Amino acid sequence: MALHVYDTRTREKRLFETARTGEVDMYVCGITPYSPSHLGHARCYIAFDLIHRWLEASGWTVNYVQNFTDIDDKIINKANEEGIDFLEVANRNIDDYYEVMDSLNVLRADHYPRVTEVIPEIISMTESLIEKENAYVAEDGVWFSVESAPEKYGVLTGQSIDAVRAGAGGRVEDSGKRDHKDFALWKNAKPGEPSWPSPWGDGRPGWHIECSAMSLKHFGEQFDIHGGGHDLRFPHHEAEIFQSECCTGKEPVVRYWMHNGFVNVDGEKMSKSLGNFWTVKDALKIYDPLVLRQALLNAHYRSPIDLSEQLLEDAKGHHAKIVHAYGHALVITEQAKKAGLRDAPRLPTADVTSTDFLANKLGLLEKLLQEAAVAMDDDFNSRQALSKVSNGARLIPKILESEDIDERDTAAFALYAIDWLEEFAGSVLGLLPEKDIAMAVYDPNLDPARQAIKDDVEQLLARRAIARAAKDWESADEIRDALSDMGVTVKDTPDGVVWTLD
RNA sequence: GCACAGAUAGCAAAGCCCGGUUACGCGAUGGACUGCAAAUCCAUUUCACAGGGGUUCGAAUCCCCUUCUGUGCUCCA
Repeated sequence: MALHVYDTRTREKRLFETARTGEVDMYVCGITPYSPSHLGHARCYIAFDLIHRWLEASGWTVNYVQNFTDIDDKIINKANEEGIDFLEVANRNIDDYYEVMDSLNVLRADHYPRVTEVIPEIISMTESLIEKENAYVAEDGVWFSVESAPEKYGVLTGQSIDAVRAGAGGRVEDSGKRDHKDFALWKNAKPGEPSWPSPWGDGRPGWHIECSAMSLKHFGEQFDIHGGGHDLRFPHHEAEIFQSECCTGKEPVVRYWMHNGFVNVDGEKMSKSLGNFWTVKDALKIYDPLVLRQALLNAHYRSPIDLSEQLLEDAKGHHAKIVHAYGHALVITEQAKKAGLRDAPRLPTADVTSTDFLANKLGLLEKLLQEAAVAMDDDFNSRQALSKVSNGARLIPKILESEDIDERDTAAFALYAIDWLEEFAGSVLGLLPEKDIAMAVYDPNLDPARQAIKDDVEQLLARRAIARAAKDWESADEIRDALSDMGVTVKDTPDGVVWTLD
């Protein structure tokens, strides 16, 4: 099955075909950096990161552009509040963006253009729209006339122009626009505002025009994917369609409009006003970034996701399983190297129908990977793909511990398992940590934090062992509680006492 | 009001486009292991698809109607 992608404009999933063979031009609306990144941003950019990764894994070369709206009312307000330059506010929050997205293992886009860097392109596009009579100059700036291209109204949201025409248009009065549906291409500066010179006076761009100008600059008149949050469909993306298509005369400007679902908390949209708002950094105080990533990949990108504690706890457990399998295979590989076992795997041919233990298991793993690929090809169904990876992650340790295969086969299989995990859980889903971290998860003795308290813990455990031998359960449990206070969990397994550090 | 989504077993969430097959997971229950826990493993929980009509040999899946929920229509990922 070849990749199929859902397009918001045509409201159908269709075979993914790009304008240029082997290349994907992908533009995703970036943030307005007036405050630190929140979980909604994390969800959006993880979703498009997954899309980015899968396209590349499928053999396309992706040209990924994501903008920063570094001049805007909210940034200006923030700068005024703090008495600093607007660029300081923008830069600070852009730094925060990079920092948290890096920690969430979001690969960088190829370009991050900023509005303040494309002012000339915006001006020339605006001039062109005025010339074509799709836009007009007013006292307070330049406006796009929606009625100049009524057939483009509502193409993403299904709203009819008549319905909106009937709505109240009260705000027309306090601005230079002729019709309440019109939107600003250029806003003349009010006193004290940052501004750039233009043929219509000093001012700054309207919100929507930047994306049209940037995509035109980087990709030309038509491109493959335009992504962003569900909320951006209207008016932002519809405005872009007006601007770009009226300016170039080419339709459609975008082959596939892709919109990610929102993050909800307890069934409601996460928002500052509802008080259920999380910045990424807040969440990272509680959860490992890769766990958060896994939680957010646990829903299809177009569905809303309810970020509950249960979801996060589930993700934590599943993620641990994957990392554990990875660490296990890595440790066995290390041991095999030390034992002088040659890295010359002679694994049997994968075959689910085989009665040979290893051939059969390899067949199962191959099948899981194929199923994961099918899921991804079906409009990036990460939830489905994740369940395949989870199944594999559960299977791998069983094979590594199996007594049906000898040491040499185990070592050979460990190398295979590492590849298996890195190919999909790592490269595509972006869920694998660094190797040494994974090994420390499997073999806690490799964890430096554990080393630091090792002696103290062992001492207490020795005392507990004595108490247990004397059936002095009270003292034994006291010691266990004391260890628990140190963050140490004691497990009495059939193979002896094992302890883990939170 | 208009528009767009959605409603699936105790919870959570795929499947719906391309009607006929098991989701995956959590939880629960039983068992193994335990002094007790925790953790782990095994087994069971395998005919649920908002309601009502219709099409069909057969519908969660297609069509119509109804109800409810969320979101957008102003800045928003």
